[in-house]
Amino acid sequence: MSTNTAARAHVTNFIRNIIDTDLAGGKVKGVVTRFPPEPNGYLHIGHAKSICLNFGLARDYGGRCHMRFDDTNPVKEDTEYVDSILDSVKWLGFDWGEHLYYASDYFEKIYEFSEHLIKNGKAYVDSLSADETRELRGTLTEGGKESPYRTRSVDENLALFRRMRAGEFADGVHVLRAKIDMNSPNINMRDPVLWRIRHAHHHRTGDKWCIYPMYDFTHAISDAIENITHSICTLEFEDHRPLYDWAIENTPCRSSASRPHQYEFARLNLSYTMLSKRKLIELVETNLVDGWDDPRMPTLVGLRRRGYTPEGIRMFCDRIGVSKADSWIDVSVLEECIREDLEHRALRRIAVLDPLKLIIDNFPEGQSEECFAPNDQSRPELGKRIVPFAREIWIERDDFMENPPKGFFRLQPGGEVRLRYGYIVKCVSLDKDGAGNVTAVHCTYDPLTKSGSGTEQRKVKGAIHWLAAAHAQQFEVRLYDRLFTVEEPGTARDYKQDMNPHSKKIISGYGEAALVDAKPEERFQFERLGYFVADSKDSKPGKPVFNRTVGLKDSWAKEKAKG
RNA sequence: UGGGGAGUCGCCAAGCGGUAAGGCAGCGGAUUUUGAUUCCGCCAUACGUAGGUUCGAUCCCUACCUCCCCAGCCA
Repeated sequence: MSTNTAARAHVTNFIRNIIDTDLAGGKVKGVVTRFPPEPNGYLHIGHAKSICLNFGLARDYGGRCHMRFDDTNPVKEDTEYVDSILDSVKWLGFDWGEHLYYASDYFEKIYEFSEHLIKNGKAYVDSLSADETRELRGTLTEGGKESPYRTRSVDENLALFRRMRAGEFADGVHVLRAKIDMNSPNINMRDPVLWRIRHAHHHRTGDKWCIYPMYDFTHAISDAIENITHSICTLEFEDHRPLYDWAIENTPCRSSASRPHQYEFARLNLSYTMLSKRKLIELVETNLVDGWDDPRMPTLVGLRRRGYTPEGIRMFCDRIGVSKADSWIDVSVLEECIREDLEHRALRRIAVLDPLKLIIDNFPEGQSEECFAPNDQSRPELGKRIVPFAREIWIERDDFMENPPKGFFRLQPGGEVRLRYGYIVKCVSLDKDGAGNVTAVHCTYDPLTKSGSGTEQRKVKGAIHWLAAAHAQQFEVRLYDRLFTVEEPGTARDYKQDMNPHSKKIISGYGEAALVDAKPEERFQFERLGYFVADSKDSKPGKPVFNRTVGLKDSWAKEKAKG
């Protein structure tokens, strides 16, 4: 976690400016942030932005970041989610130390503060139905009307509120509301609900409570209790800020002289992706994907299984910055980050995923010869391994063209190409099936051109990868692609119609023998193809399954597309 | 036509009255047994629009335009 601090030193954004000012002016003496997810789903790349922001600020300013679950709605929350959230934050590379909290641990205090509000005439028990409450709330352009229960006495409110807690009422019968201003132009200030009755089992407090506090109230108080200095959330909470301040100022919740302040930043929007928790849950529950950790999911567990690294994701978060402007980041930025990270850490291996037989006519049948391939050409210290050369080999179908366009410098009739780490071969003839499809390419090799032999004087423009047919191992390979075909799925129509029918393609490919021992989550660069990871769930000892994380940049594909 | 926000290069994003950082993408070139990587170079007389204040404005003022968020007993 100490890497890139120099590179990060110049990073600035409006939140860092606020912190700098607060620190310089003595408003705060240190930085305490928090990451407050609700345990009702799995974390996704959008949460990573928030995690990197909050934990990154704590790290860079020598403060701390609390991990806190905003678990105020028992019907949506579950320990399955808290476990995975904790695991994902840890995996991303952040550490909350001793500071793991649950808003539900504050229920008793929040309850006390609520009685305090009632005693001060700042909260009342309302007995309107949800529908009636909505009607009286008014609209965006018109003020609301006060509830007939708004004038109940302190004693009556107190008694009713205690009976609510005691479980004497059914769900929805009463609610505790803040007494603020039904005519406020800010709808959040029109006597917001503070507590509601929910006879539901809570993942942590069990059946201790049958009333649960609302987010706005709970969050502000939780921040104050934990002495959070900078409470950073997303833009949609901007007009909740007056309520956040109201809760802190009207309640004896502060344990120190200073109080937390809320700041809002723009949430992440990623093209060709969906980051709505509700929709992600739907994808999982309707089996449109294979679970939360489906490698096509933008969830942290999905990205992990896809082969993304914490470093790559953090690089992405650093790269996109933080501001208040609504913005869309193209997924290619994410993809480029993982390439950049893997480029310097993934060992190189050879695989042929769309095989075409190549026969070397002048190489003796039944023989093979050792060739050596470096584990990473840019890091010779990592050594090399043997790749056998033989008469019959597999090459990538894309690397041969019978009638190539201009600029194609791979194998073609009469042309030469280097078999990487092996010999230069020349295409002399073709085998075809009845339909005219090429079934095998015949070549001759030049014995003087062996890589590393010292006799390889000649150079040719093209170099392709290959695998001796008799030695190649077969592996299941999953070629993943974007889950959606449009930049903003679900905007023009139902997102299900925007799904990419080819987002997952399972094939059987050939790989070199060294791949047999790949351990789950081990990442490789399959030369000239892309980055692949041994699947963490379906790989078996000696029988890894590979997921394509991302392809290599392909300027030839771009060239071809231009025409 | 209520309230709260945002508009700086294709995509992000600095800038806080003194004459437009940086990243990504793109483009050109070099190197290359990955059409990858790496390396060099280029890439906003311009900051939503129109006025105004000022010696000077992306930064201040006025008006307008566009986009986003808010009427859960969700977070």
